[in-house]
Amino acid sequence: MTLTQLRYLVAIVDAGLNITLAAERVHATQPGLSKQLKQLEEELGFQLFMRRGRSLEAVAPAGERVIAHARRILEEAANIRAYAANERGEHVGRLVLATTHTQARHVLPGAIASIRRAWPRISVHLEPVADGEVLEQLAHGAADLAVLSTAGQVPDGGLAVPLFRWQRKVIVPRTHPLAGIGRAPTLIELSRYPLVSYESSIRPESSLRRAFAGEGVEPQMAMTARDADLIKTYVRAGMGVGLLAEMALGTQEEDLVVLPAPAAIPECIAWAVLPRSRVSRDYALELIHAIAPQVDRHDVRRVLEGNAEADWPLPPGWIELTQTLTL
Amino acid sequence: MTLTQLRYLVAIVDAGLNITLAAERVHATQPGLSKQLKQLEEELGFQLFMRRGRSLEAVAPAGERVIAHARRILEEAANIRAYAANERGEHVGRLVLATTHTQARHVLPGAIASIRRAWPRISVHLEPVADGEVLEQLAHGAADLAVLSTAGQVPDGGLAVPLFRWQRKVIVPRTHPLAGIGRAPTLIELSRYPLVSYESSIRPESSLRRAFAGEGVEPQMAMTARDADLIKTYVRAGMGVGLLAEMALGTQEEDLVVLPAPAAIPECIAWAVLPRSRVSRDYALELIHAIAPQVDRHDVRRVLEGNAEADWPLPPGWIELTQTLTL
DNA sequence: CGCGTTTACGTCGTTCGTAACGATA
DNA sequence: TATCGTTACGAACGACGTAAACGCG
Repeated sequence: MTLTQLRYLVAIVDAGLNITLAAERVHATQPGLSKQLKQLEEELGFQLFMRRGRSLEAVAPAGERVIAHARRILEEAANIRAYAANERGEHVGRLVLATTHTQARHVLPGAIASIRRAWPRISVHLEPVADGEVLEQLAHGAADLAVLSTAGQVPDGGLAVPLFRWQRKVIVPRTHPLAGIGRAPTLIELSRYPLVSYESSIRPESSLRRAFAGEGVEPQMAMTARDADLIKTYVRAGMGVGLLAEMALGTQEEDLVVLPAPAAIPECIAWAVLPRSRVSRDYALELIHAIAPQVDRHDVRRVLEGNAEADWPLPPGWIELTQTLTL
Repeated sequence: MTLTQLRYLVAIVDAGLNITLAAERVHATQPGLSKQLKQLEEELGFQLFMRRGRSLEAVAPAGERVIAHARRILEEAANIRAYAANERGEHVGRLVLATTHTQARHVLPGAIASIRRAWPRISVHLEPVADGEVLEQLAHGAADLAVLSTAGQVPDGGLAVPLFRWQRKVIVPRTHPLAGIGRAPTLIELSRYPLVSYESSIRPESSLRRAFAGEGVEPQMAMTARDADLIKTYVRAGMGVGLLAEMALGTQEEDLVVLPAPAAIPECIAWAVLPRSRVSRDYALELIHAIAPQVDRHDVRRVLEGNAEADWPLPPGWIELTQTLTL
């Protein structure tokens, strides 16, 4: 049993039992993988796959268990390599981010640019993902870092670091009845108009729906999207009242009126979530710092390594944060 | 990075940084280990050990972290091998038991004999250990299975399987004032005599001390030992009143009078504890079954693999158990 | 007949053990 | 001088890639 054999094994599984494809992905030849797999099966004393003819048909039940252990081994091997890369200040690498559209579009660009200035040789990859699946990407190992928002509760699935607090805003066209009220509309008032908001607000457990439900009214969702720009576009087109994150508002949206959201709609917190079972590269922690300067990389590292308790200060609001950054 | 390199690395650490000794233990030559270590350090890009001259003086801080990951990798590799050995019905292996003296001397012999009949080619090793350290042996990886008793609370550090319930017994010489009372003495009565009991009963958190404390009296411990035979010997010598596990009593102890223990002294439960993070060999589970026939190997396996909840029946008392066994 | 796997074979790299050397207490 | 680690070298093994054969749809 060698690390190579285990790496080939999971590559074959991840390639859908296509050895040729797996061979390409691990930069080796197909007969090489075939042979190593055979040797591994020989050493273990049983088949890891069920075969029909010469091709792999399915993973054998016994194979599933072996593969699970093999994945943990490879993860730990990757951890050693990541740790070593940090230790020697390695400046080349890859950072896969799982995040929502609003963060990717309005929050991360500055931070990512800043990271790339400090680490020109890392490549950042944004994994496009639906709001609810961000944490799955992280758990699944597809991403190194997740950035997402909640209405207060701490996301699980890793170490959650609070970045900043933010509010929702109401936007309407200048011609809209709410345009002139000069204050936050109430939930009751909002419930009279069709709303345009994020896809995630359609879910029954969303803080938005709960806020409306608390007032005994039902919001009419005219349209939902993941994309704040789409929401603005449809609000401009008169489809309804927009309800979106303050980060998504430019300094001037001259044809739109921006109002505060009703007080009953709770504040949100943006979080960075780091996988606990994997060693993060330094630049991943530095990206967190680039988004929210009050977070220190070394504190995060200490918590990740279990040498300190997570004890984050109340993060700044988005407005304060951007003011800090521009100073 | 190879599994061999990692194996050598932890062997060197476990040999106290003596490469020559480590080489013997892994059945390889000293230059081989030296070279592999060097290659590993080269690949990682930093020293794993601090050196003075040519000899290893200490593990470098960075080394500690790498070693921790390496141990997990090797553990998982061992898990794969153990799983494979089970899968192909491998009948050769080793079983290291961490247990207390009473279990080793009075409970396990029959079970171990039975296991060795079914698996003649496994070698069972009893790791002699103080009562309180049984679980440490398991956690530390020095043992495959722990057998110990508690006064009710479930031991942690692994999957605890209840084996049987047992009572303490009071023994006195025929000439002792308590010899003729024909009933269980009270705690008050016991507190008037010097006691001879297990080492573990001297600890403040022991159920025995708590029972006495509940009655407002302090036991006088004349002598403690790990060994029930020693306790009996000293009771015979008139050193005091013996208090020991019923398993330790032979069918006839003609020169001793056996009395029930006071009702306030709680019943104990004997447990088998299996490491959760390691794959146990089938014969380890079968040994549990050999001690306590009501435990089925496959149920234990299902719980270990997370496919079932632990839901053990109230285990039989020691007397019932031995009757079952002799039937 | 194409796709994917296995088998065969030659080459190259690596590991391993033996032996000699070096440093340290 | 004994102990322990490193370096040097040769032999053997193993991994890998190329090329060809085999089955299956």
